Amino acid sequence: MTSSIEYINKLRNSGLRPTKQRIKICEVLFNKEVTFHFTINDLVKKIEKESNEKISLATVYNTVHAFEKKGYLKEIPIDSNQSYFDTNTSDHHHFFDTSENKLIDLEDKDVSPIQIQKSIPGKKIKSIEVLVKLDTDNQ
Amino acid sequence: MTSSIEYINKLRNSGLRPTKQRIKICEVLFNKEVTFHFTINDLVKKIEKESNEKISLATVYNTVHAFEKKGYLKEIPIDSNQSYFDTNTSDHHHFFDTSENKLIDLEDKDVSPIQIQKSIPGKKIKSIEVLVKLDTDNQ
DNA sequence: AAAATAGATTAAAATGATTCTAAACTGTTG
DNA sequence: CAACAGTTTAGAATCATTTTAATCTATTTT
Repeated sequence: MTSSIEYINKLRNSGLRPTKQRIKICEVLFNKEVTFHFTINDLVKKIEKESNEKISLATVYNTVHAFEKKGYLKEIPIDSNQSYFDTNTSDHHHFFDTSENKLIDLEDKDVSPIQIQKSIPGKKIKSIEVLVKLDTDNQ
Repeated sequence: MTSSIEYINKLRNSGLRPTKQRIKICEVLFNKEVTFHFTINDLVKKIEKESNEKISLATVYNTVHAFEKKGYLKEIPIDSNQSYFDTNTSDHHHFFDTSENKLIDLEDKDVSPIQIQKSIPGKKIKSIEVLVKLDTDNQ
């Protein structure tokens, strides 16, 4: 449980004005003991459920992108028609259950360390992400 | 260089009728000594450049999906607004250059072997893919 | 080889996620 | 409080992809 004052500070310190909408989105995203994955659509539903005021869809998009830019959210690469985000911004990998379109965290200890022995001149590695696709095991 | 007769057989053997359009797309995709990555848009441009007849966009989509289903193409998970496909269907990983939106193959020998120590009941692993994001190295 | 049929192609419309626009609103600074 | 810059908003626009339904074609049947 984090109080809104802390979100206000966090936002101000990031150069983002602490608006009512952003604070509400912080509460929905970060006021949890566990991290989770979501699409914009999921987030909109969550906001509706957890509050009375409605936030415009454009604002939800703006805010998620602003938070991503500041490093408070991570987008997860999935070949899907919608974007998936993660409130866990630490270095970790994912399962993607293709039968239910659900993401599951893989802790770092569950994946052997990954080393890349190739480099591209003029480019630097920004991230290394493993996606393990799962399917129903119909024996 | 593969002759159209071989594509016709390949298509027939997969239960796909060897139509003029599918044969042309086979030629554009598979008549190369090297594998490559493409978006639907890239493919349409390639077809236009390499032939006179025009293939409807819907057919290009249909065909790419049919080929993917048959295992002749692989979709690569990228958090982008368009789908990327690979004519190299072998098990391998990728760099994604975020400044140019370009994919680069990583050979298997360039990535340390990956082991997943976690399993999800009732699910089996379908694929393990590493995406290494690159950015311009401004010193 | 013509007829029947199942599958494929097509242009155009529909869909759906995301982005843009421009007007109204609000937090911050002096 | 005034002024300004940043933010929110509804609705329009965009763009990749999918759907529709009519036409066409490869294959099978007769």
